[in-house]
Amino acid sequence: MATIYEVSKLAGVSLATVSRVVNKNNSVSDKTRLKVLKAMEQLRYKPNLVAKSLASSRSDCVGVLVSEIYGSFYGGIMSGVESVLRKADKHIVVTAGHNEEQREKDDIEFLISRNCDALILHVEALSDEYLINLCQGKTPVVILNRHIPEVAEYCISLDNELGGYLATKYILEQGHTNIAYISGPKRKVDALERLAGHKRALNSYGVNFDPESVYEGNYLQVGGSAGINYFLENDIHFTAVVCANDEMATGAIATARENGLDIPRDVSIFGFDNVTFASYTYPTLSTINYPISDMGKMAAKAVLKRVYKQEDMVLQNIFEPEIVERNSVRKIER
Amino acid sequence: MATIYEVSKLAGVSLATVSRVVNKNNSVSDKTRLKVLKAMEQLRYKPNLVAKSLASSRSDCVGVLVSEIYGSFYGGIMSGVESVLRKADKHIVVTAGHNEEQREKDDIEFLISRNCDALILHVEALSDEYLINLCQGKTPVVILNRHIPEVAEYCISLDNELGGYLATKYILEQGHTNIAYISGPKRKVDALERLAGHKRALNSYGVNFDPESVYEGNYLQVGGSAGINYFLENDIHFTAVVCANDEMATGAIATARENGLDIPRDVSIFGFDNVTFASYTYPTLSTINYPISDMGKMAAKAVLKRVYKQEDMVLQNIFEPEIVERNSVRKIER
DNA sequence: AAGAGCAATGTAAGCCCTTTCAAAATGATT
DNA sequence: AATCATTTTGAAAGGGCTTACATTGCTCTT
Repeated sequence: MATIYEVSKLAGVSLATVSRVVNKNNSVSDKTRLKVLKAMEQLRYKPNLVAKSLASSRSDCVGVLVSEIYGSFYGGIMSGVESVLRKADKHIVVTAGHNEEQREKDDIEFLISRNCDALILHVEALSDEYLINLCQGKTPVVILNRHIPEVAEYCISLDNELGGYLATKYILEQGHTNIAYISGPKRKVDALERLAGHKRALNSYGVNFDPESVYEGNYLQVGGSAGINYFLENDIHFTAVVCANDEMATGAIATARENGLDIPRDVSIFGFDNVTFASYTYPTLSTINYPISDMGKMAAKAVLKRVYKQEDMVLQNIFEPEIVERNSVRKIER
Repeated sequence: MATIYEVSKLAGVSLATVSRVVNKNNSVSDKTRLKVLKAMEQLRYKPNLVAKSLASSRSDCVGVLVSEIYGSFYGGIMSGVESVLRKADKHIVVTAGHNEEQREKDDIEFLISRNCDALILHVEALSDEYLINLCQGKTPVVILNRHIPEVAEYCISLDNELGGYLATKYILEQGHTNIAYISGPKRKVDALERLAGHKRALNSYGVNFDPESVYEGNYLQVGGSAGINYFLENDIHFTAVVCANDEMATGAIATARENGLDIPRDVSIFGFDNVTFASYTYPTLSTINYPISDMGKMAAKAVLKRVYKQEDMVLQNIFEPEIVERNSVRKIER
């Protein structure tokens, strides 16, 4: 690989001049620029980005830390981020923390020590405190999917409570009053928030909330199945089941059907997240849209604004969920 | 950030010695090692990986170029690669080429100039010639999902023809003889291979192949819909439709149903790829498993062997597809 | 006790760029 | 033609690390 030095020699100019040409610094005369460009071409010169990064302590790379690489949720984050950064000629370095505290820490250190210009984090195991502290550091940080008041300006999150509210409100407006709820694990903040929204909706429509008709699932398909089984075994009366995510909703659909219930005739099912396969299920799943890809894009925009000084970016820290109507809910006429 | 220099000063040793300790080079006495470790801890020293990479022209990073970041296919590649490399303490740098030749080239150059120790590529726009040439270069390359005879040892691919064969063979063995086929775009090699397998199966079972009952789709859901409509409008007789991928299969299922056909009673549908949502459809989709994640893992293993000298890796260049039986195919008794 | 052999450590020259500051060239102005 | 302002260029000092080679200090022979 040709180095900048060889280019400078061939072009008969100094290193500094070549560097200026490469970096489109305009205080180079056209004549010299041409000479240099020719030499670059001739030698097929490609700047060594590592050396560049060391010398300039910038890298044109943004570190992205997600819990998993697989799945439409994380895929949405990554591709959202990438699509925006790409247009600004920035690249991403991806790592997966797998919800393990040590790993998430290691990954952050890795990304920082690789001179990433900024970090976009989707982490679950790290404490608020750690993140607040991290935000004080030299490397700018954007925190996805988490709302930490002390560093709210760097957080991009969904209003989960509102989502939970909208979901149940929608079901109520379709005439249902016996509404079961399959929640996410209660140690997860978003699960609690969604459940809180559910309760608020019931309350504001004057429907009594019965703790018995809430099942704590695990956000996986089997959780939805287990939920349905639990409701049936315990003779909980329901015409609709609101699930805290789509995955569980598909489990619920399958298990309800296995028990001879038609969806949506006998039971309406409602999801949350609007993952890709929500439109592949049968019946297609009504759900709450989680604009995760947009949120990823927003995270990238925040970086462009803060780090790369693209001032024209308009930022939004809290996203609002929306109803997606499909075919898994029946309207009860009265 | 503390540098190696400060550590060396605090520990009262030379730069070289600190470097040795950091890199677990064992020709350092226990006494000195301890001193150094203490100093490192005290200063919270984290090696600057960029400088390290520049000096050593290694990076412990593998570049991964995929067509898209989103989707279970690419997600499978990335997470497969990551999970294996992670265990060897290697990281990945991901870029998306979006099937554009220039972009794929740019990305490869980017990854190389960032000192990636190896590249794992899933590219579609680049020519065989370019890739063959790339393989001669200094940076080791693994090519996913493509079989190029000249550099076969660096390619990891699926036997698509066999997949196409198995799919149709399975349908034939269920007693179907009127089998329509919704193909992928014929400019794509894998689409042609799968179709070839289909033909071979028909042939070996003595069933006549009728070009009329092949529809060229686009690998998207709408392609499947269009295929069904085409067959119906042209009075093509079929009791089963083999689709060249799952996405089109779901479109086919939906459109067949809209036309009053029950799946699998009236029409059997068979897919290809075994994407995540294949088990979420109704009926659940019988298909061919595409072990893309395993192939990603294999690519990573190839890198571990070639680049990081983990000799114990057993490599496999060609993967075999397998039938996944679910509920979208009816057995015809005679 | 002197030398061989080896392990532990240090010295210093890179790796390939950027960037500051000073010097040189150019052009404008009188 | 002399002066000054301005643009263009170059020299050189890093950026933080690795590593070949040299040196030091041991232990072990004989």
